[in-house]
Amino acid sequence: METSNLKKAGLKVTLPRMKILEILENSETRHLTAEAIYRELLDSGEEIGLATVYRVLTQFEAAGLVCRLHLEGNQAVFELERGGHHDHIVCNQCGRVEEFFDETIERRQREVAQHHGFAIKDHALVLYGDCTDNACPHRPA
Amino acid sequence: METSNLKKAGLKVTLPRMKILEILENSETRHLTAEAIYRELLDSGEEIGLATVYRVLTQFEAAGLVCRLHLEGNQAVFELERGGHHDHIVCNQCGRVEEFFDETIERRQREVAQHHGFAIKDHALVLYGDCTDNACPHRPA
DNA sequence: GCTCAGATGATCAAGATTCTCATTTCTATC
DNA sequence: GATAGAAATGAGAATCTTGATCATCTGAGC
Ligand SMILES: [Mn+2]
Ligand SMILES: [Mn+2]
Ligand SMILES: [Zn+2]
Ligand SMILES: [Zn+2]
Repeated sequence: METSNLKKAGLKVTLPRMKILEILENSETRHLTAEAIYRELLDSGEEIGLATVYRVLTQFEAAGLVCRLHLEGNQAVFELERGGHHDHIVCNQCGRVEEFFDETIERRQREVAQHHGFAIKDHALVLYGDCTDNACPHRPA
Repeated sequence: METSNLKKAGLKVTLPRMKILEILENSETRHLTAEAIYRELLDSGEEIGLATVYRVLTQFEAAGLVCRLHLEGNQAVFELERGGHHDHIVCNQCGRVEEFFDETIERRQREVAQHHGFAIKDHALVLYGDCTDNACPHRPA
């Protein structure tokens, strides 16, 4: 089971950490806010504090288990690190998040950075638009 | 002078708005936080409240006079709208911000979005790296 | 100069995230 | 399996950024 991931990351195997990892692995939504994870914990009867959720997520991020994204909105979202880098498209109407990877964009980013004398380490790219999905109602809030 | 910009935007010409616009136009740093603008106002002896700075910047943004960016950090930064869209490279060490525009990246973004069934409206792209500028000390805080 | 819609400033408030610290839980050891 | 020490947790306070309230002030038109 997944406790090996925790041990590998040098993190003590505790109940909150296991539960949070479980939610990240099994939730139908790949991109979750800390509060969404917290609510799922409450719903499944776990007595885990919100501060712990934030703390654990930050540790998971430092350990490379999850990555943190800022997708226009005040809350950060977290997703399990699954090896490959990717960027995101967000629907302005329904909030749906799609993932993509485009080698041309990645290469041009490296070239642009080099051209400006930067050793590029990371980047954040988010596209915003309206998804033409037939199941896209306007976002409630 | 610049009061015409305010009038054009349908905003009453007031002292705080003029001073803030002036700072955005004349500051050596193109990308300023609300607090940085507030401090410049204080330094030049103006008695303008921080709430007004935030309010005015939000109005300027709505009027298309400035745009608001989130460049890794808790504070948003604002810059004068000068017509052309561009993206940013930020130095992890000294915080220097460079601007760039790459038509290939722009085009691929449109293509990727279309491919995923999105009508793209906007995007946020920030590259992070170490600038090899000889005048780049490690950032103090 | 006068009027009043609109703008300002002081303060309070909200939302997200982190910090503090007493208490609890792992892990290692016996 | 019991025990001790280190690390983790939970409750709540604290912080930081930004927006809201509301009484007061100011600018544009007359
Ligand atoms: Mn993703
Ligand atoms: Mn810029
Ligand atoms: Zn949608
Ligand atoms: Zn630098």
